[in-house]
Amino acid sequence: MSFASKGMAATAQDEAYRAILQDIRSGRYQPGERLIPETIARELAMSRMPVREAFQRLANEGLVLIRPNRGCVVSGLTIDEIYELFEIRSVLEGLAVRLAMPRFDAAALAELDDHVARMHRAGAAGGGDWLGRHQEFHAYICGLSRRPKLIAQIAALHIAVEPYMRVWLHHVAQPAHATERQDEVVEAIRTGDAEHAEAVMREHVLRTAPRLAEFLRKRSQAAGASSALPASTQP
Amino acid sequence: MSFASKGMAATAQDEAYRAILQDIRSGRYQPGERLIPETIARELAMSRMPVREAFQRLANEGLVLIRPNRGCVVSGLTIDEIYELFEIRSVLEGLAVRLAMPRFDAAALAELDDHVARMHRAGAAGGGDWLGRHQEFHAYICGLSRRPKLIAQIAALHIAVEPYMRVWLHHVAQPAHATERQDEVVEAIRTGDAEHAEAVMREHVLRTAPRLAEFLRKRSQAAGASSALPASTQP
DNA sequence: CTTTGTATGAGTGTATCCACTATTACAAAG
DNA sequence: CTTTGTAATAGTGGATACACTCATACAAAG
Repeated sequence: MSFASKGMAATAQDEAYRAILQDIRSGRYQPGERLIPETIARELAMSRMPVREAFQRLANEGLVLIRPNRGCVVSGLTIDEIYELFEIRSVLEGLAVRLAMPRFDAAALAELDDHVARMHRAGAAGGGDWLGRHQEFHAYICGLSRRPKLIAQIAALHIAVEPYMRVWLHHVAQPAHATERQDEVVEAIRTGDAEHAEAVMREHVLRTAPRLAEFLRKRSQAAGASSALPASTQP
Repeated sequence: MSFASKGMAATAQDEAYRAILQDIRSGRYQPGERLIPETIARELAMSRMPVREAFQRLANEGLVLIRPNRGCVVSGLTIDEIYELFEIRSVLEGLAVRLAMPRFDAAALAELDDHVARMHRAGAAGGGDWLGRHQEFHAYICGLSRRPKLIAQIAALHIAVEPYMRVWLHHVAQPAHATERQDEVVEAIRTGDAEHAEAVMREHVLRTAPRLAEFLRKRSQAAGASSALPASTQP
């Protein structure tokens, strides 16, 4: 399941974490929405405490904002912040491909092609699967770098922008899978030139940022002050 | 105070977080050491709970490892992990200088020189201050990028390796401030070429990794199994 | 002497409870 | 009708209490 961690929840706190994370990623809890521990605790049949600690974790990953004595809200990202996340992701994923290059043998390249094919199928089918396949494609490349912390950081960045990507892909006429040129990335990897692959990956990641930003800008001014899903919650 | 966050703790949990973080950074709690909530809670005159939540935060930043039902230990980094952190830091700080370049006017350059001078003074004095001044130097450059999340991530990386840097600087004959060539970075910034500055910063950050690694490797084999400060705790 | 079982204690995870803060609704004054 | 003060309520942070898990020590059996 792309960048999501596998395994069963060993503890109640972990269960709460996964449940809330899922609901944020899927868009059920929207940016700006307030999360009430008691409510969620009831839903999951546990006490407030593990939920509180799950909030902590989410706050550290930037998905949620806890203001002392003022509760926990799903942290909306400003357009500037989204740009920033893409910038960071570009250099980190650039580093990841570069480090992964020595491991791209014939088998790995074949698997990479597989991922691209799966993406295109999902894109053609039109379901919401494309985003997941796309993350898997990136996760596969990053995984070959064999750098656990690097992989974790990149995963966190993917998750942070996922809700926005989701609404974008849902609303936009020209879907991303038509214009996203993953072939260029695969091509660059095939050349075997690590520096080149890094540069191409950077470009590739950065390319989506302005398009997503433009969409969000348009939508936020279209919706005005009555927006149900504000692009920015923090000033 | 370099990469440390300012301000007073608004909540008990925050107080616990700062206290524990400080003790990890300073080396009072050493890698592999187990942290007992009750003990720390007594020390800080509060209950276990805010301490637990502080552990959560520290765990997310990778400074501490929580295994379910098995408590919380200061997470020692393997040499590979230290390398990885330097790799990540190199690309992130590279990005930071590149983005900061437009803001390097005469005043900023003067302040940068100030930082370098302060570093050299601290290095000559020989106290433990050099590390703090060094972090301030990097923090100043990163700060000019005006990218809050990027700055926060870099800060976290600095903190993660700080305990190791500390013992290294303490034990080594040829101190880092003699061989660290910050002048190259400043020089590169002065040229105004963003791409060049990025490349130099990457190089600069990466340069310390192998030397630190070598020191840790030597010490860990010298100390054998009886090491009081193991370089690696996770297998 | 080694191995295996058991008991005890320390430590962890969760639930409940209490005190305090913030927010809201409402009322009185202007 | 607006503004300001006040009361009520919802919600947060923290402390305590309890149940369960794990680890260690020790004893009995091989």
